[in-house]
Amino acid sequence: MSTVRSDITGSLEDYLETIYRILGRSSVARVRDIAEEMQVNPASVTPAMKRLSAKQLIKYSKRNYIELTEKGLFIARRTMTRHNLLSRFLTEVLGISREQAECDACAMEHFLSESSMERLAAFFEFLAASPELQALIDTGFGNCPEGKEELELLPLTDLEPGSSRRIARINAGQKIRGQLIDSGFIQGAIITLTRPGGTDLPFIVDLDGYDQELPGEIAECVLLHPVQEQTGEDDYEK
Amino acid sequence: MSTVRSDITGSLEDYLETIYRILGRSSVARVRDIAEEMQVNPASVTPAMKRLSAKQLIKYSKRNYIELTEKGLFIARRTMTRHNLLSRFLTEVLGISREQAECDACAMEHFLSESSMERLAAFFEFLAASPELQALIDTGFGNCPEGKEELELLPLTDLEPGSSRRIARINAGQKIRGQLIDSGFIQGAIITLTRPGGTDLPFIVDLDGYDQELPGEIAECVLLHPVQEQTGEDDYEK
DNA sequence: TCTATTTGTTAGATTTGTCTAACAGAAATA
DNA sequence: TATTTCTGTTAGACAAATCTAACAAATAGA
Repeated sequence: MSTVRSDITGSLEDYLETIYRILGRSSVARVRDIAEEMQVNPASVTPAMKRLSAKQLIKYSKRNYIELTEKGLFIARRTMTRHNLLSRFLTEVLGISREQAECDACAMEHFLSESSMERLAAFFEFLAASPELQALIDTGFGNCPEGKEELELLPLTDLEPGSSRRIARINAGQKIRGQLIDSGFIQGAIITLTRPGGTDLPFIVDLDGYDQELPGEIAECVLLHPVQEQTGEDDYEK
Repeated sequence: MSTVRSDITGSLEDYLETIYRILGRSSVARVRDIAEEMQVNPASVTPAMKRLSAKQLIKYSKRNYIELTEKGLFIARRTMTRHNLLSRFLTEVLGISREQAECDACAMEHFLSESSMERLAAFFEFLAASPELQALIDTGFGNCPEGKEELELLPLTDLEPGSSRRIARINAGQKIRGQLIDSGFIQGAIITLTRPGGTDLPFIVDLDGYDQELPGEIAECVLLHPVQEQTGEDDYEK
């Protein structure tokens, strides 16, 4: 299901990156440093070093310092670059906390393809060169810009049965917001009202071909675009 | 190194998501459908179903149709939402091809944290509500907006030895660009010129605490911000 | 009803990655 | 020099995920 990147696993990429980081600050890398940095048992490091050595990514002989080969260095740097790009996107653009961003970046770095990485890098260059965009993002987007479009938006509760609209945004606090997003209610998704609800009766809507129930007070928070969409299988066509 | 999300592995999340997708179009899910959709041997599906069943995420009895439990449905939807968000970010914002975006999203969907997912959803809502931003992104950013800042940027080859600058952008074709990005030369990174080069002599620079060699014709492509940065360990402080 | 095909399961092997416990080498200290 | 401590390795176990090959159940066709 995933793109195999450099015939090397995520775990081994982590080891390479860790070795690279250690070498960046302390001239030698030992098993112990690696184990500590990665929060892993030293006994797990040895077999990992053997696997890396077999793939010619490090120079390793028993009870000796560990060095990166040319190829290992390349992968380590590339992994770290991916990590930095993801981490910066999460903090600078999305406004995620540093710690959370580190976590997410750690996990995602192994899978970002070459082309996505390049585009992400280009995005940052573009962002840096475009003060307008920068300013827009800097203001933070939790608070939507103006209320100018507010009047046109249609709450899900006002939708006619059988008709389909695109979700414009979720107008709710953190908790309900998260709940709705988890269930697939994201901007741009097409929603069809299968059966309208009432005070006690939940609304039933179709999203991604699956029926979902929504209590009235939650359905109110889902704001839709005013234009009608044709019902179809193909969402997200932009 | 990674955030464990819902005490369920990426592979099992994939199975859940696949079951969800199948149920969205065909009323029953069988082992065979799952195996086919996931490009996996049917013999691999059975043990996966057992693991999911043990975690109460599906209703499964030998040789029978497979159903999602409430909890399983929740995880399946959430995984799919993550997938959609990532895929849309990659295609709509970064301009990655649909196929590549699918691949990347498949791999990354399992690790995006709750908070990052919410912020990413908010980013799309913001984007949709902000025509200026939309327009900026729609124009595509491979071609940098104006050349107005061009004059101020300093090629790496003109940097004085020992001084540090932030990378503004890479002014090169796809090939050299990719090469430089893989090595960590991304917008915002701080670079220090350790030793200037010449026609035959490569430039030596410090990036992430590691020395790297750059032939002159490649160093020319690295454009730096004009303002001096203090040399330090802490990059990416924004 | 009996066979052939489709579908699902089991058994057994393999790879990756982790752990604990026991042991071996090296360095530091007495 | 002898002993203790630190560091690294091995052995052995385990879990997750996959595969191939062989088998079993269900369905369809004759």
